[in-house]
Order: sequence, then structure tokens, then C-alpha cells
Amino acid sequence: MNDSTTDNHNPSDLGDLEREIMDLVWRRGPVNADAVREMLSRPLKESTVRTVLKRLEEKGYLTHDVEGRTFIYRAAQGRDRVAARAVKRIVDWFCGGSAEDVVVGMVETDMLTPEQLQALAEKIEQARKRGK
Amino acid sequence: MNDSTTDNHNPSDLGDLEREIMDLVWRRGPVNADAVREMLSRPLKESTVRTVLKRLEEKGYLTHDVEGRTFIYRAAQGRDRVAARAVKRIVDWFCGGSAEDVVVGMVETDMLTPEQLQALAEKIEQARKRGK
DNA sequence: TCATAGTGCTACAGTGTGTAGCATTAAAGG
DNA sequence: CCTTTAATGCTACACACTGTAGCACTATGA
Repeated sequence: MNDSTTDNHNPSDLGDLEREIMDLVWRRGPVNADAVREMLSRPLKESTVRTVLKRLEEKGYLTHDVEGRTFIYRAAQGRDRVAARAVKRIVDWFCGGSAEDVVVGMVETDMLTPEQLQALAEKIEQARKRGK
Repeated sequence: MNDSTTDNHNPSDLGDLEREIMDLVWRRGPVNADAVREMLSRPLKESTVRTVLKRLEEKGYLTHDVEGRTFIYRAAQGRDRVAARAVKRIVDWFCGGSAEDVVVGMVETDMLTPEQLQALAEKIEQARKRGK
């Protein structure tokens, strides 16, 4: 039902609170509003939490099931997927779509060492051979 | 000379117009406000362009020299550097700082093929051996 | 039927961005 | 020296997004 062409938001158009909540959901799994509220780093009203939760759902980051009359929210997309899309946006904006340039930039700015990259490339290569 | 602790903005906190202008500057090199205005995709007043140019300078993306009484703006940071920092932010937000996860995500979402990654890793590895 | 838990809806202030007008100043020309 | 003109500096305003929350509404259980 979830057509992936449907979500036309900018990944990473999240505010601090929204990000914190997403982090919680990703880390702890399905939660209800009250649980989220308790886990937050600062005290907020339930209504606040609910509002943000709803916005996150509108943005496509969360979904919910109804259990009894309680909304159980869970991530609609994996964290890595969201991250990758956010990166893709950056790539498009700044590098004319060349993902390679970004990886080079990551190495150049010491986010990633050549060794890590090498190891990663091999691991991925192997997984690919094996998996398909 | 470029103290990297100086720029404390969120990379990629740029609006559409700001991004378009940065793109122009990166692509065409030093420009004055009027030149920028002429190159923009939509007609805007000079004052608008100047405002945005100034904001970009405040954010650390541009600098200017004065030539006669005209401001010549140019990029304060290279495009790849900005891109890499933007990516780093994403990495910190979403992946707890693991750049590797992001690269994995990039491969998984087909932004990068395993072959490209492999080639890249080798190229970087060689450059590193050679360069230092 | 009444309290309670949970949701739905609405609002409002702060910030960032797009957009622009108006004041000011300095160079150029007569 | 005075006027025009090109460029800058400053200020403003509407809109959208985010953080924050109040209040109305509705089932469910006692």
C-alpha cells in the first residue's frame, strides 16, 4: 500500500524534538505516546508529544497500529534508509548527483578511513556475490 | 588559515534560493550581485539577491572582496567540503556517528553500486599510499 | 451514568527564508 | 561644487515549519 513514490518529503527535514523521538522509536521499537514522553530528555506535555508523533506520521516517518484504543507508533522506515535518503539529497544538492564524490569527501574529511572503506567495499562485494 | 572550528553552522541549512546561488558561485566563480541576479532561474530584485548573498556570507558559505565599490562574492568553502559536512551531520543524527552505516545505506538504496564502491576504495587506497 | 484514558483539533510564538523597499554613500560628470 | 547614478546598508513583512500546549470529544469500564 505504501507506494514508495508517495513520500516526497525531504528526508532529514526534522527538528530536534522530532529527531529525538525518531531516535527513540528506532532504538526502542513500537511505543505509545506516553512511553515516548517518559523517555524524552526534557519534560513535555502529552499533547506536545502527540502532536509531534502525528506530524512524524504525516511526514511518513512513523506509522501506527491501534491496540485497544491506544496508538502504537513504530518507524515506517529503517534508520539507515532514512539516512541514505538524506545523504542522497545532499548528493543531489551539492554534487550534481555523484555519490562517489561524497564518499571521497567523507574520506578526505576523515569521516571514514581508507581502511574502513576498503573493508566495507569488500564486505559488500562478498555479500552481493553470496546473496545473488 | 582556515580554522575549521570557526564554522559552527549546520551545513546544508540552506533554502532553495540560497542553494541555487551557491551552485552558481561554485560553478561560475567570483561574481557580483547583479551577475547572480541575471543567472538566477527566476527574476528577483537586486535587493533580494543582495540580502541572500549577505546571509550566505554570514553563514560562512561566501566571502567577498571589494573591487572599486563592488562586492565580488566567492565561495568560502569548496562544494565537496560542504557536502561532506552535510553528510557528517546526517551521519551523526541518524547513525550514531557511524559513517560506515551510511555507505552501506547508499549501496542498499542503489545510490552506489558495489562495483563503484570497490573501484573507489581502490583508488583512494592507492592515492593514500602514493601521497603519503 | 460517570470517570478516565486516549485521541482530534486548534492555536500561538519563535525562527528561518524569500522577497523587497527605502536610506545612504561614494564615484562620475558637468 | 552640485547632480546623477550605482552600489551598499538597514529594515520589514509574509509564510512555513517546529516546539509547545490547551480543550473538546469519545469510548470503555465501574
